[in-house]
Amino acid sequence: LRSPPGPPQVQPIQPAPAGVGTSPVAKVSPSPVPITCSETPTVSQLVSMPGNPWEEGTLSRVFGKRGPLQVMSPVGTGTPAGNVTCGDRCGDSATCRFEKLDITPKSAQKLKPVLEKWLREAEQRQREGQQHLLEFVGGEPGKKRKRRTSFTPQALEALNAHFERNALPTGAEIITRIAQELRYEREVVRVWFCNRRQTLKNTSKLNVFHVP
Amino acid sequence: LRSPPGPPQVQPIQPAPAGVGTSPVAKVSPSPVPITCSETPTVSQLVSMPGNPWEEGTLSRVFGKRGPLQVMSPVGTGTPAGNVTCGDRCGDSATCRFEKLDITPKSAQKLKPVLEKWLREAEQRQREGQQHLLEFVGGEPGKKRKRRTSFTPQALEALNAHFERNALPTGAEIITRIAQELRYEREVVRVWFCNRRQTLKNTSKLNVFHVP
DNA sequence: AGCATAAATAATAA
DNA sequence: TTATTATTTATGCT
Repeated sequence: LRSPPGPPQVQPIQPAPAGVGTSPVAKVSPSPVPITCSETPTVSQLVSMPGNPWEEGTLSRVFGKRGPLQVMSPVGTGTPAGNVTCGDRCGDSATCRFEKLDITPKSAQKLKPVLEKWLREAEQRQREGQQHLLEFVGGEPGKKRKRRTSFTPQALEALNAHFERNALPTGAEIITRIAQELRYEREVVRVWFCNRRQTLKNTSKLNVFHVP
Repeated sequence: LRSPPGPPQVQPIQPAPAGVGTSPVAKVSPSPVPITCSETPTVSQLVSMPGNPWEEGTLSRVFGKRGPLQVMSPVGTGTPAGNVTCGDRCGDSATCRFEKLDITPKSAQKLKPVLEKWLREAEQRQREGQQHLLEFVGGEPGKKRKRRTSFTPQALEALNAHFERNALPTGAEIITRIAQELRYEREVVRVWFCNRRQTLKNTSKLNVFHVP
């Protein structure tokens, strides 16, 4: 979000220009838009709209239909991108995607109540004449997604070797042994086998089809 | 599939114009295209292409890359769209998606052998000079997998709350009540509890084989 | 700026 | 129930 020249209050979150990984939230809005006065729907308007589109589409789709969406965001705090967090989102690229609103319908759905809460409180503060709005920090901190593990080439080689011998290591026992051998968590190994079978199936040439 | 006016043979299935829900297949082909003579690849050509794109992308992606695909479809039978079925695909929206070729890679994969079979037989018939080609009806009609339901965050919150109080709601009664409360199918709720217990077990470190 | 694939989870099978 | 599959989500990497 860019910073406005005037006395900053709130600023719309807009899709980031396709530029580099700079956070739009960290920027100063050029023209501050009061929450209650805008051409494009505010979050509250949008949210209270019948047949709420948040249920079905991504924010980007909403954008496409309705023009820039006025998702209010605190301004003047100079909040760095890193402080804009939502639920279990973490990591640079995730944050970047969030800020570009390049998110899936599911994410939009998860996001919705968070934004609503934020908006309610922000409007409240504005009514009270407060200058500093809330930071936008959403989601319950509790449930973080497991960090994507990266297997070493050696481990992958070993896993594939195991897989070739037996693509379906039955039960906890065998998987546990492999996990111990490779020093990875059992669950991680289990999931690896699942995914391996999956991709194999998806790419397999089982459809031996040749036109004569 | 509707019948064309001219001496019908085959007509290409093309992506629907972005308009209303009319089936493109249902339209009258202005110039019937013989199976063996076309500018765009036929199914057999496509299928025998090196690095067969059917394995990786949706048909729509194929379209995007290659222009209209000549997937031959019987004409002159007056077959309504509802009779164009493939595997578990049925129902208006599914048919519509199918005809628009707005299908997933998985579906394309399933579709492939069916189309291939159809094409083989159609070509055979044409060689024999038959006018009436086959209807395109594929797949086993029986088994359709339930659509994956997506719980709203609110529902999930409620479910988790219930789960925390009682992870094993005995019998149909309690589950039914929860289902009614949350406006989801009873079966869906039951399965949710099953899976919840399961993942809890999977992620728990109380593994017999492992020292935490 | 996409891809490959790890992780999450709904559905099904055994 | 437990095991596994099918589908979706999302992240680490270039």
